[in-house]
Amino acid sequence: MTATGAPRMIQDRALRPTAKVLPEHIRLNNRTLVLQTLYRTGLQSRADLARETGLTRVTVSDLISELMGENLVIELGQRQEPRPGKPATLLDINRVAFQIVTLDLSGHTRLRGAVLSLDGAVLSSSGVELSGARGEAAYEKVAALLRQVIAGATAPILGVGVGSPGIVDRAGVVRNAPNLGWRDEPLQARLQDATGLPVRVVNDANAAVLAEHSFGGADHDLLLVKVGHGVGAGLLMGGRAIFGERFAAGEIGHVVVGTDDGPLCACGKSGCLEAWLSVPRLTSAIQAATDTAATPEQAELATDQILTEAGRRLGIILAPVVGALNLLEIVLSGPPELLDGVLSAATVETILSRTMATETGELTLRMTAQGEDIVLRGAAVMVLSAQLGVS
Amino acid sequence: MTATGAPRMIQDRALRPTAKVLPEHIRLNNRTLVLQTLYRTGLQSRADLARETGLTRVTVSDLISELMGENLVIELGQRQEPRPGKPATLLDINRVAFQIVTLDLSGHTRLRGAVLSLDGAVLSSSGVELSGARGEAAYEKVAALLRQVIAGATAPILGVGVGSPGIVDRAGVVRNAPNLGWRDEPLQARLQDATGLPVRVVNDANAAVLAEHSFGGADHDLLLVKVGHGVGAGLLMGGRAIFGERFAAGEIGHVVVGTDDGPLCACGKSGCLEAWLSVPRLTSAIQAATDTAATPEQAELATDQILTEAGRRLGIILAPVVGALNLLEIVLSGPPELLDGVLSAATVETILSRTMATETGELTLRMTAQGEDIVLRGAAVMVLSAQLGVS
DNA sequence: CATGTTTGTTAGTAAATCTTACGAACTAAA
DNA sequence: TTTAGTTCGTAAGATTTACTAACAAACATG
Repeated sequence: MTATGAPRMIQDRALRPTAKVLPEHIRLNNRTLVLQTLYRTGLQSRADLARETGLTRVTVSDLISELMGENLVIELGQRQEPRPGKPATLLDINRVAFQIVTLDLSGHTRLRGAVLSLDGAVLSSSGVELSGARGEAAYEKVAALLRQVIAGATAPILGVGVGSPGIVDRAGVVRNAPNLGWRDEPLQARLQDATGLPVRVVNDANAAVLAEHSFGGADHDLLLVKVGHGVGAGLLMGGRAIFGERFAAGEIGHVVVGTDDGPLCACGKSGCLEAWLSVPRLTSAIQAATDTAATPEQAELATDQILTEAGRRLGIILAPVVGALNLLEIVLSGPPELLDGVLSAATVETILSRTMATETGELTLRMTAQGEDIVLRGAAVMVLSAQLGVS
Repeated sequence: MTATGAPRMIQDRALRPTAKVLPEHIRLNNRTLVLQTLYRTGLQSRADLARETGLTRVTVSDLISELMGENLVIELGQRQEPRPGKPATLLDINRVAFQIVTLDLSGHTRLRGAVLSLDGAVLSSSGVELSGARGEAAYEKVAALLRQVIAGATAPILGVGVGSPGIVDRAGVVRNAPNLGWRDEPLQARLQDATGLPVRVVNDANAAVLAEHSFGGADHDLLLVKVGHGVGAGLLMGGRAIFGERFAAGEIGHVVVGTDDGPLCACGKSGCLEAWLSVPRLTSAIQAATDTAATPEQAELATDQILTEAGRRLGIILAPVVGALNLLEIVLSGPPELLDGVLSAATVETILSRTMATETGELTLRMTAQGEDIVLRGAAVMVLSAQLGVS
């Protein structure tokens, strides 16, 4: 028996709807679509936007006039290229009308803050020493830094983004951040009350991976490994950040590497990734090797050995993840003098040799081009995404 | 400077829109929402659906009359409970009006097919020996089996779902399936042309994880490890299947375990997961140990050692994945006499001892309750999802 | 038996897009 | 110089969708 009167095929967009949709939601979607298109390509006419989005010129004009009313979009005169027909009026996001304030709390000893343009460029930055402050004292340091950065803004502030170490839930509550002495600290809500601005708090590695995606031109599926005082990762699948069932996705620092033990870790286990790869561990190991080396050549050799082994250990941890997720792009963030060389070479080689070459042959591993501002810029992506739906 | 005239907050639904939305898309979304609600809870009145979905009774009535016109929903008389007010007319998905045809091509020597109800119950099943057929001959076996199963259906067929081993892309092209001798085989398109029915082809492990999610009551984030002639995995994050950049997500069979080598694998590497854990490897190792054992007690001890070590190896591979994704739920599918015992116990223990207990303390690992029909039922989920937006 | 409650439907309204049509402004060819 | 063709942005009306308001039907309860 074959199908008779079978129901129509449902399109992808309708898969697993979670809520009802009303006409006004259409407007929001299409408004954001236009804004997003304009944000990424810039300098387009209404007709260009209509062609690119599939909406009609009428609808685009209507949406643009709404966006111009909010000072989010501005006209920039007529296109100069000689073409037949009425010349187009060029539009762009009003990139100087708003600024974004962001904080990076992931430094072990220093908190950073910055004012960024809508493009993610750092306009000004400042910082404050943590000086061992913990708990409420640490919160006060953060709040004071935020007030200071906000005072330095020279345009209306679109919102505040904060990248915090530790485990941060969707509501911006820092569930656990040992370095800052926070447990269940409702940072987002407190800062929002304190400033009256929209605030978004996310994990630092998650912020970093968003920055790499939006500003680094990374692909849809991306793993970013952030090496600092600890080791953490941010994961993007299909263009969306993965948070995990308990918001602890990317916490690979205390996963044990290999089957041959390894250095004792502060957490009590032996052979944790962090015990191999953290910046303090690497620097002290290199220092020790250099001190005991008879010649500079010996010192360099020993350093290379230490870094190669650390890279290999990272590769051992990442291989199952790369295989299970079919990842093709891994980005490292951290001190380039440690990571960018034999270490990352050893990591790639290890991953390739431990996974199926046919699937991972195109694997790329590289340093981030975002430098030390990666968390600040990622926090800005969160604000852009939350306030404008753009990124 | 504080925000003045800052744009409104964008809701979650508007994040990263990828396409324009029109009024008719609203209809599709809400229609699917109603159908989904009815599918999952069953036996509700129009007023119940209105309360649950948030839509008005008017809108629900309109959608229901459309769905009844397609024979997807039927009225089942009035509710009997004595309540004030006009008695409600109970509705349900018309669960006998359509059937789903599915195939499971993942058996090493045998292809299976079945007719399923919309609830995922297997109504009838059949199979055919592969007999070493490869390439076009294998396709012919599949097509013949499909014709046979279709002929056995007793109601209009909603669609055809196929779970295939190997790497399957989004268009249902089997990119690579060594056992069947397929490379870039456009199975979905060919079967669709041959039958005139909507066909969905997916990887077997991905089908399995969908079955576990829809029928096994599993959570949003779920890893299913399928142990058979090979070892593969299916991954669900946020209720959505993860396919990977090259559609090879879950291919963990040839990831190397540990840092102490291990058995030589058919792929040329040493210590692949499959070389530890595949069913042929385990059965032959157990057989050999039993043959050489002096007493039954010795044989059992040796068997337990083999299974424990296999479980430990699985845990070593999964620990980084569990840590990176913050997974709390792992399901095993395969021969229970091998997997359900010391093996899975060793896997859990290994994962817990190699990850941060605070995040993975709630980890559950269990056997699937779907048994051998898991791929058939998962393929049905694909059809339900594609044709009705329901699952 | 009157009252209140719940159900499902009918009629009209609001919001969003679309189609069709038009004037404005430009290039290029006759 | 004039004419034709093109492109841009806007205006008016049609279409789709879901909403609000109102109502009849059917039941329980005091």
